[in-house]
Amino acid sequence: MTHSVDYKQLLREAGLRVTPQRTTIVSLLSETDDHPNVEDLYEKARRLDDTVSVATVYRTMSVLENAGLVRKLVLDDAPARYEMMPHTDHDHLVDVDSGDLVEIPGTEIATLLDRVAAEMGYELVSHHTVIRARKL
Amino acid sequence: MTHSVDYKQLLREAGLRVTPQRTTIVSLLSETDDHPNVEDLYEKARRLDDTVSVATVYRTMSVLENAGLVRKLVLDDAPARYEMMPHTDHDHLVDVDSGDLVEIPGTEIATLLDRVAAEMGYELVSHHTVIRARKL
DNA sequence: CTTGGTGCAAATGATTTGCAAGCCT
DNA sequence: AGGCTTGCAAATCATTTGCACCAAG
Repeated sequence: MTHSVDYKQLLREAGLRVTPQRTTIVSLLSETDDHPNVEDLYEKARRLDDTVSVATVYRTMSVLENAGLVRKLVLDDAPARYEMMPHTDHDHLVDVDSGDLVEIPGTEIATLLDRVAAEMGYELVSHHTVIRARKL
Repeated sequence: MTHSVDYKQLLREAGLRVTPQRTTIVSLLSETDDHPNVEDLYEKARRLDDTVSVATVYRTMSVLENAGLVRKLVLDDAPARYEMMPHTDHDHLVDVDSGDLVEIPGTEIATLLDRVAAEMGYELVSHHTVIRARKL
């Protein structure tokens, strides 16, 4: 049942209008384990539907982010990258040699940060950790 | 002995040329506990030396960052902010209501991340955690 | 039908760069 | 002297927006 209908439902359930462009973009983002930027998405989308414009990709990402369906990753310089909102909380590790972006699973970090925020008199809303590292 | 000479020495010891513009910028950045962006620095610098240009502020920040004297903070959207390279390792907390940027002291987070990276087969090079939170 | 979405191109905002002139070492 | 640094303005890059048209509910 991995079918385009799934993505349409995803949009519908989020209270968003279902358009072919949005469906295409959501399906691309759902089916990759990369963390593509707008240009990546635009090029891939273009191959499936040559009417898609960059402006729409930008607008769609913004709409999806506000709806809580995707997460925007802003790493130093470089254009923003995106991932479908993870159901399992995770952070990121950048391989400084290859530039690869790897996900760090687990709630260990979140648990610590929760406590750290509390100790500073704050309630944690969200967090993001980026580790730059090199393969051993 | 908090004197402009200190900042000149800082530059000299880093192997950089000492210019009035750089001295001004380093002193401004050293004496604030804000995390100013280029525009902030440009305006402040202007008041002390009206020959400073934005281009120079950008170029200086880049040079200082490469020399390891300052840290560049890229938070979602919004222009990059800067701080003198901290001798004590710390992360950041953004107050989602006020926009304030607070430093999170301590090595607790670093220790955990070191271990996490190792468990994934990586050697940690650097890390940065940003917590978005709300006052309790 | 009516509201919201889209493509296109122009506009914006942040940062970078080419060039001629000036300053640091 | 000779190379690095600067100011200025133009250029570049990522992202946003105005507008006329089209499509989803």
